[in-house]
Amino acid sequence: MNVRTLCLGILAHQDASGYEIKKAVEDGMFAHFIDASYGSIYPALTQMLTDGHVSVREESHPGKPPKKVYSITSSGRTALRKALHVTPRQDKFKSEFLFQALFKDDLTPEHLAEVFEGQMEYLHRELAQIEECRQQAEPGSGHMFVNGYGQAVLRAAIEYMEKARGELGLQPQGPARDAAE
Amino acid sequence: MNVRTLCLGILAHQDASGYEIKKAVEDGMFAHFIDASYGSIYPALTQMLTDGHVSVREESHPGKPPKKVYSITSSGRTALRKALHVTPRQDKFKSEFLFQALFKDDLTPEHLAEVFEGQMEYLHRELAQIEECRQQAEPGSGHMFVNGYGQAVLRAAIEYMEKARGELGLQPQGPARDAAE
DNA sequence: TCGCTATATATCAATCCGATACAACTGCAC
DNA sequence: GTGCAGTTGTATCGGATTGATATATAGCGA
Repeated sequence: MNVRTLCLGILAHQDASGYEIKKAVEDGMFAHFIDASYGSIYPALTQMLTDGHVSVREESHPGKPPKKVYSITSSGRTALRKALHVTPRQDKFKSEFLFQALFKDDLTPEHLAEVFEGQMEYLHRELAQIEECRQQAEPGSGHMFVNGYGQAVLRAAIEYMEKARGELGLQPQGPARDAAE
Repeated sequence: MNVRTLCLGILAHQDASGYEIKKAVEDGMFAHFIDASYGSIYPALTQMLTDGHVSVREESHPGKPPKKVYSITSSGRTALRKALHVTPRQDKFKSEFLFQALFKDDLTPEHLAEVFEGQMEYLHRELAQIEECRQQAEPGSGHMFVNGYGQAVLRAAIEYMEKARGELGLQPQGPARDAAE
């Protein structure tokens, strides 16, 4: 699946600018299981405009930079439906944290602690974000299922990390508690 | 973190050819949290040879294609240690399955079922592979920690998927039971 | 003997990331 | 009232990476 299909998927839910698409995969409803950079989003939108899969309108809100808002066309919906009916690729998970953890005995204790707590903060941040998104999702929707998946996985990761603190020679109670209220 | 660092990390554990490095990130001890293709591994090894971070010896086992076995040098170990002491990037998780799941109402029931069962098989396969690797890992090692992380996350995913079968309108008991013994 | 799988190296176009540039506005501290 | 950091927004580019493919040898089953 390429960035064009990703953009079509987002535009199928709602009209958006390139910036808003980036926000959606970074913080919004599409976060934590998909990614794309500006360097791929903008060219994708330009190409799909040529292909007729999307249309644009320029919106100029006073006091804000002008925006190019893209909408999916019927041709785009057809292309999306087609792209959706292929066998999905295997999940891909990349974690530099886990790579570093492999070499824990070669790391300074300070670096290990820092990296560990950073990961904990990251996991809590992601979980909080998903729980926020979950409130906007309709029951029984695909969003609900996907959010639940992310939630389940992140909770398991957090639980494991907490249990593993001792194993890694770290203090039982870390200083990261800003998300616990 | 780039492919060069990844290769150094693997070579720090044991000598390997490009093919064996690929196997390690595909099936072996480095799987499920890192990835690299031949197209990046071979150039990385060539470049590190130039840089002096690795050395090669050619092994010609009779009846098999000749092998270029790479070893990490002391210069390579220094470079690895340095690369390990940076702040790791955020985890990156990409799932085309979850992307498709978002649009579950636009999929044919057959495709949804196929994709769902495919994901279940994939998760079970990954889990079985990790459990196999776990037996070779020494207690208290980084491998143990990383394997445990993967195990925890995959088990949570499987458990969630099982629970969600009904929610997605699928039959309660799927045909995927080859890893349940 | 044909096809399939495994071992093994290697390349290449297409794709994508990460960083950066640019611009206009908001809010806030000093 | 001025600097200046942060947000919204579009856009590009070099370099890294993927995914597919080519090549070669060997074993194994039909």
